[in-house]
Amino acid sequence: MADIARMAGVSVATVSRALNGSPLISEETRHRVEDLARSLDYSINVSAQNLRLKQNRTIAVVIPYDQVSRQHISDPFFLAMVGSLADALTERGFDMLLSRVDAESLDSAARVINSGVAIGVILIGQWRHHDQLNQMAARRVPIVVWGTQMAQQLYCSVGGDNVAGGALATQHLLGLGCRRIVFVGDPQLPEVSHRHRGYVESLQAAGLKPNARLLVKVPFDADAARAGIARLCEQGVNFDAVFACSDVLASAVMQVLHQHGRRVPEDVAVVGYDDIEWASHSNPPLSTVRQPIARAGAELVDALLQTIAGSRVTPRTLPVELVVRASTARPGGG
Amino acid sequence: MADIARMAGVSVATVSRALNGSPLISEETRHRVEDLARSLDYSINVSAQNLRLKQNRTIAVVIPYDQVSRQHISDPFFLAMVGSLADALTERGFDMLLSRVDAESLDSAARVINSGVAIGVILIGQWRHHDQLNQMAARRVPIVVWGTQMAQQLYCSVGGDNVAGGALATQHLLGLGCRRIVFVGDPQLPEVSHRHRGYVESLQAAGLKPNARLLVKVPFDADAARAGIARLCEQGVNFDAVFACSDVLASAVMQVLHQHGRRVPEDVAVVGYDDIEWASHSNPPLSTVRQPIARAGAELVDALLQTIAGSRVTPRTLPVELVVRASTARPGGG
DNA sequence: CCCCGACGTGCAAACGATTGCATCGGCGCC
DNA sequence: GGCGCCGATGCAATCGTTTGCACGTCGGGG
Repeated sequence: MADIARMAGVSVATVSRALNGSPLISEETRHRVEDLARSLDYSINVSAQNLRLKQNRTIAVVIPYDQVSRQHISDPFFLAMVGSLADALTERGFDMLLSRVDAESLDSAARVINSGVAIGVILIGQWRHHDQLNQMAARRVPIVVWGTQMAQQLYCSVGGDNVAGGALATQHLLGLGCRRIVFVGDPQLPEVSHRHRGYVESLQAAGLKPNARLLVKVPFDADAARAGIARLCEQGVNFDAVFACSDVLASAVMQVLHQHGRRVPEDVAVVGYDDIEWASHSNPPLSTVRQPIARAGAELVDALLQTIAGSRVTPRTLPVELVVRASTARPGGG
Repeated sequence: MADIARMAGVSVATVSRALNGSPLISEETRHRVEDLARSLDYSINVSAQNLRLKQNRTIAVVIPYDQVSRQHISDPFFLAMVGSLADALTERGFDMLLSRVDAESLDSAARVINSGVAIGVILIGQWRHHDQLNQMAARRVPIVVWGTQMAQQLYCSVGGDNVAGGALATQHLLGLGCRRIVFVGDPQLPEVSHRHRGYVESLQAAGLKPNARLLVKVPFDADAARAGIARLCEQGVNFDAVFACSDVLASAVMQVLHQHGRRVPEDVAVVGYDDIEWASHSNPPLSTVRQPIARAGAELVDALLQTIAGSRVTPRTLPVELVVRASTARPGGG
């Protein structure tokens, strides 16, 4: 900038004002400065600018990885969410800082804020860390979380309607005549717990009692799901449908069922969750509960920007939708 | 930092040194400062630090979106690459700035460097922008590109072995007895052109002549591929296999074939490219050329770091691998 | 002719960290 | 006892921008 000032024969102050479109500067000077800047392909030093202005346009997107339930960043649902967020942020002129952090020390996400790298945090996945998140919110870290709304929640969350999703899937299976529906997922995770509630309530509404043997309690981990379903088959547990809490889990389930000679959907109907891209290309195509990913990105960003602006933002629940495909074609004909 | 200095009864210089582990500081002072910093959950202002040190630990990952061949950021292959890069960068202690930029004005990626936001750029996808990339490299923008090696290339590229990939797929199809193999992709794109070369060379080695009618020239766009294959079917063009330049294209192809009553693999064998997650779950499971995504992320990062360090890095070609699945089960029995 | 306002510009002080150099107290050595 | 050295710390300049304030010039009105 000093160079430009010298070449244009003005002071750096003038250059700064010219480049920022200050009305104090004459048209002619502004043009001279702008041309010079372009020809030197100069762009202002963002560090210095941020330092001076104490603000920036960077949002941190954090994907925790959990050593226990090791759902990895490569999970297609998360990646799709990253894509959606990238779109939403770009559209609004923000930069996106993508970080993986150990879920056990989420407060390292707060460092991004304290150190002025970013002005807000979007966390993908709530996991078991409700308390940590509440602490961060209490320390006034602007944060929005993709997850489910919980009691005593200080932070803003945006998520699909998990109770409704669980209910949709379960009612669909019940409507097909299924009576022994396996639930695959870990109800200790907030989102899964809501899906499970929808599942239980639907069963009860149909006059059925949830059966503990039909709960395959596994984290979001395909291998664990495979093992869980295999055990069920080997123990000879009787079931005619599976509701899996993610499409990745559903895919694992279908693989194992196939290995055990059980046909989908004739012997076992399968419903997944998320509606990631390959759900429609799997074999058979997977019925699933669609989460509105594109909208999710936009809502998360909007909520965060409002939080940063200082408003108290209420958690949002987005509608979900059942997508019926061949994996739940009516078993036994019809 | 001034606060800490005051509370510890030392100067800011001492605090700075203490926090950076300078050996000039006595153990006792260092401890006092560190404890204080922790209890205030203070972390150094990265803008100020970057400004002073003229360096940082941020790498920009750029995904161009092309208005013409509008392969979007949501393409699973790209997203998987983002995941892989996030892992590789995190592992090495770098931050990742993810941006979408209009492919027509790639030099906006250079702004990230000039303005000191990031110290290097990783570009996912070479597209038609070889010249722009060369210009950026000439202007000493540290950049590494996922793509194919071209003549007169000033920038460093890392990519799969596209000629070998094209050859693998084609030879596999030839080995199945296929003789009229459709190629789906746009050979004007550098990577596709290499895959096409592998395809042509393999045909010639088998004594066959490439047939222009069997070239479906479409960008990486499922709809375009659908239209292209549909036209082929409607025109009654005779073919017994398809080699598509991405799994997404292959998926579209299989859909259309199904609609036209042509069975895969019995009537038409199909091979894709990339081996994205759902390739193994599609119906039928898709034979494809696997790109080593996890390794790609690591190699891209390594190459970029070397470039930044000032070494001249030679382009790297990573081995690819044919994954045979049901979409190329030997047609006509066996 | 003088005064005053408007306009365009420059000066200099921030922003928060780093670092070469100066300082200062204490200690050992001659 | 003075000298010099060493270890620990402070001073102050610096990085590149922004911005409140002051300054100079020009023109118009009284």
